[in-house]
Amino acid sequence: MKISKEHNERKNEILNTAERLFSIKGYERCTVNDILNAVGIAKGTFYYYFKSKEEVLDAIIDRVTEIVIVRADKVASNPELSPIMKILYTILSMKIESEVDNEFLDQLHKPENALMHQKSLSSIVTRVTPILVKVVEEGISQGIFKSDHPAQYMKIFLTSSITLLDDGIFELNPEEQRLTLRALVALLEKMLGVEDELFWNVAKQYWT
Amino acid sequence: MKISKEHNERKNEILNTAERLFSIKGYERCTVNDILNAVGIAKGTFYYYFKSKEEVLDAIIDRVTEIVIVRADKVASNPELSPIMKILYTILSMKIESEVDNEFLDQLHKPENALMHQKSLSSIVTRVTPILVKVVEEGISQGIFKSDHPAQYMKIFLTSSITLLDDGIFELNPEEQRLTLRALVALLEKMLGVEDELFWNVAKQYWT
DNA sequence: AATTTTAGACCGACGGTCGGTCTATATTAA
DNA sequence: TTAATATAGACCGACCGTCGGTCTAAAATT
Repeated sequence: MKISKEHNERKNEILNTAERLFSIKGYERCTVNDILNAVGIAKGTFYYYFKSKEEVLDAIIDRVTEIVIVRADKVASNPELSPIMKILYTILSMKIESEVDNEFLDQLHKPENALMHQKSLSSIVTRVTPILVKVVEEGISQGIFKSDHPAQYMKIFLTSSITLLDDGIFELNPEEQRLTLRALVALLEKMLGVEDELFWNVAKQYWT
Repeated sequence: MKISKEHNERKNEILNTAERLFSIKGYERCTVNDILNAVGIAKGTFYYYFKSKEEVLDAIIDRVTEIVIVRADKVASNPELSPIMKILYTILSMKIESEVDNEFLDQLHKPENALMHQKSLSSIVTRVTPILVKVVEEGISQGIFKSDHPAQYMKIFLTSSITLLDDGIFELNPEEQRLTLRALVALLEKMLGVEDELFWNVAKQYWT
């Protein structure tokens, strides 16, 4: 049987289904045929919309990144918030569970999804760093922060946070996770030249 | 029971060839058949020695990690060196080009080798961190260093260094690379509570 | 003779291709 | 006005080459 649909409708249908399946089985273990069966389309249809399985992954990562960016931007451009709060909330906004993409972010961290993780790490670090840097510069100009290498520091902070916390790579138990988080926040304080515990005192109520 | 020296010879032969091929083509794009042809053996022989292609990768990563560890250990246990020099040399020893495994380390960083990179990152961070921590503690007990979270800091430092510098993920141009290195060293100074520029003044002559 | 090692034909699953069909909307001919 | 025809593009699924991995039998070693 043949069911015709609007181009973008079909495309999103494939994207949504693939995202769900990648979340459950992981990218590598999810077959193109799995997607076909779930969507209810034929091979040809799939390759009519995407030229490879990897292109689907890229499209999904773009979508997920976009969600993270929008959230971060919203925080960073909120005039009500001090730079300190902006930094914290932006970082928090990346961990907070959203309704839809939570499973996906979960799966991202399984060790067997190395490709998925690397692409997403790269995408998120690249896009979020400038947002954080702008906030840091705002803080510097207000005399709240002091930092010699804002851009590099934010990149380092994001990279290590995501790799160490969001990841199945290092399988941390809850206590280790707490210690890592503690150290990351302490490091952020050093990076921005604020007094010790400043961020931590605010952050700890959200995290643990 | 017969102990066949032949056995390990063959196994290493496969390992060496595979390492070379992974270095040239990357893990994913290197076929088991490529290895067979290069070694000059049949499928059956390959799978007599290794139960999967991935097991070969793991073995190679173990070998490469071992080389790094031995170098690091040698530095860390050298009584001639101050903790400051030990830290620096240990870190340097990871970047220094060795004769054989250089191509391999190069290839590690191509974006398409996500699995290879992740495994190696995990392996090296896990094994090198304790070595660095011991040096840091030595420095602390001598009153040279001051650090609240030595273990976490070293893990963060290694993770971000390897991911940002050793990687094809972020394709940095030479200038960006220099800035990143600069920030990493500055961060290390903060992590260990030494005065600014202390490490950098020593390090810069080795790096740039 | 028994055990270890080697060989390579073989397999099923996979990502991806291809020639072609179906249908809804123009376009034209009557 | 309507009926025949042409075009576009969404859709189909049989098919293909490649890959990692299996199997069984022969060869070499002890």
